[in-house]
Amino acid sequence: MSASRPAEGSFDAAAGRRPTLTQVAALAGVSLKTASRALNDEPNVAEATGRRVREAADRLGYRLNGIARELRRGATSALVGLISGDLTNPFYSAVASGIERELRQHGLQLVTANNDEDAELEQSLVDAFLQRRVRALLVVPSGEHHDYLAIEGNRGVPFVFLDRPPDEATADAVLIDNVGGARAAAEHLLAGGHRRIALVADLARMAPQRARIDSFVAAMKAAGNEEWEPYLRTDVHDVRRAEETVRELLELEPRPTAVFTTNNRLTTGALRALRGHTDPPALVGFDDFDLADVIGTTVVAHDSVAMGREAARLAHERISGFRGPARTVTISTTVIPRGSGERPPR
Amino acid sequence: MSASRPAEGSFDAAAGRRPTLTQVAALAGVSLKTASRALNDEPNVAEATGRRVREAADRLGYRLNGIARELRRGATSALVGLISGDLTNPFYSAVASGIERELRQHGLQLVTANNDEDAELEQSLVDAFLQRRVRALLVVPSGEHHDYLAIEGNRGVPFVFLDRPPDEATADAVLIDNVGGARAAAEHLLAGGHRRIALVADLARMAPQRARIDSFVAAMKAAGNEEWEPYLRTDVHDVRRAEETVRELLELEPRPTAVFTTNNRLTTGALRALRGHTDPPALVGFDDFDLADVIGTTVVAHDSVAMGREAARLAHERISGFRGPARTVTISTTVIPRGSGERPPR
DNA sequence: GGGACGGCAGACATCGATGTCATACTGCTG
DNA sequence: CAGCAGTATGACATCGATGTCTGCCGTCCC
Repeated sequence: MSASRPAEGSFDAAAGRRPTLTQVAALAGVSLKTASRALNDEPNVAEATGRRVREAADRLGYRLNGIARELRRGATSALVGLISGDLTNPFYSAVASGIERELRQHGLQLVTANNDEDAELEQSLVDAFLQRRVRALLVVPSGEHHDYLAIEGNRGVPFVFLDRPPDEATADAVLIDNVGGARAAAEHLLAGGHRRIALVADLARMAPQRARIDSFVAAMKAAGNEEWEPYLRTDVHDVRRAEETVRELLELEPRPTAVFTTNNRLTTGALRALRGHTDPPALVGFDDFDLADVIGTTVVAHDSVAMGREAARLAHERISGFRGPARTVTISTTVIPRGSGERPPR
Repeated sequence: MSASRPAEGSFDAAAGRRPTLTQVAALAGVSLKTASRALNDEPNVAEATGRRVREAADRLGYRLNGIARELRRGATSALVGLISGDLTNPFYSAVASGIERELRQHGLQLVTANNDEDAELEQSLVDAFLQRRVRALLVVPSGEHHDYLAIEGNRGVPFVFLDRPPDEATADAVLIDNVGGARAAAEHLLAGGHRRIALVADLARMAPQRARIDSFVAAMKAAGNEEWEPYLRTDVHDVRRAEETVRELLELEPRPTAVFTTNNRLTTGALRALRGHTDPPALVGFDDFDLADVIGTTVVAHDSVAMGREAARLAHERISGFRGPARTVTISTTVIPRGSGERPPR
């Protein structure tokens, strides 16, 4: 349309203020309600009237005010909130991507927020989202406790927990098979003949980490192995600390012959530490990652996109009226051997 | 609080319906307006009254209806929309993360949507966001043309383009120094003595790719090199095609001695193709990526988080009333030598 | 003692849409 | 031609909050 001049003076709509349906109606010479009917394709609008209204709307650049509509229609938006850690962590972004795709199927829109792994911030984000009247809230909780969340669930806004279970089984959850995954990793290394196996884990107070650690330990016990005990390192929370930790482990005497890292960050750190090492220990990492195939890193893989998808599915079922008891979906894991985990002990 | 029984019968609020301020006011025995004042910490509320209102709100589990508030306060939300490609691409998730952090400083909330690299879907997402009355829209456009977007900019909702410039200079934009980056890569390889340099590029119709290709070509011309010409491959759009393309290049006679890939996806493909190769060509990739240091891949790096941050900053300035002409921020690039780009020709 | 003023509270309009109900008009039927 | 069904339209209330305006009371001061 009118390409020559910027839209500036084209219409006398007050600057920066969007036209309302009332203005459209006035321009078309019909009542507010008729304009509404016309634009919503409701029945009983004369064809000529409809055309006039649409033209007027076009001319004014009218855009429906979704906020007003939502208020009238029941004060509930088409938004679904996700509260998680930083999206630069591929685990979270994969989850978000899975959620987003599934929600779109149902005409819902994802709103994301980063809790910075801080429980207090998380709580205020939950509050902000509830004020916005999101239809559901998906949370990868940061802290240990989140009772405060469950209460809301009973008040009408469905909650879905990802990766970490709710304190009481009062909300839907999608979890990774941490126990199975860690056991598989442990057994994989044991089967390769390793005994002195180092475990590098993140904050032990987080449920998934706890589960991976415990399951690893249980597998060692079951195999009658005690030689791993000097090599347990937990509460390693970032890439740099992981790198340092692995370096330190490799200077012990006797040296561990294998390392199991319990999430993608720690695996990255371990890879840095092992880089250029002439005689690296075996390595298995929890979480698959991009280019693991190129580097040749053996991992305990799981489908994080599917995780997001399942969470969105559960939420959508609740939104659609499902009232049954809380459900838990478990995402399975697989060990993918790529070389690093198959190096023999020495 | 009351831990024993689920919240079910605690209050007689109709199931699933959240209490309104009117109900709070009734329970506290004050008028609607007084309740509003009390909960908003407005002056001129007797202390006892305030306490009664807050208690009532607590008891009912009252939560402000943000939709209604937004309608009343000016029909504009605290949301900022981002439309980009799939968040599993680390470039997009880094950008999103930068945006999110910056917005939070200003009390704004990010809403993301994936355009699936499809122009039509993108347009309808823009529409949906505008209906939701977002305060600003940040877009990594998918298609070639996006005139339709600029129009809106003049109507009050600020647009910021990321990575790809608007057709006409009518909106703010944050771009990468594609020309400088590609030239630096080209010169780096030329300086290493390479002449038969392959270029593997994504869809040439996209502006950033176009710029990288052209700049590479210009650098070759400037160096009086023509030997690269048989090795130009464009419109390689996914990882697998990139892998195949590089494999094919390596079977040519004479073989190229170096490869320049123009984005992270293509670099991934190239790395797959080169994996296990006994005598790999030199490789430089546009976009830094996780573990590039471990693999030893030389890249043209840029700060994508900063890119998001800048975009959010520009948007926020517009939201705050800045009315000046469209601005463009350019994100600089650096070549980071890590080995792969320093392999000599042979 | 009267007026000014500040603190507190409520009535009412309002934001921009949609739902309900009433009304005017048309054309058809018996 | 009365009666009635069906279409097209509009007036008005409504969603849940906030802004404006008004009124009441007590206190302070001259």
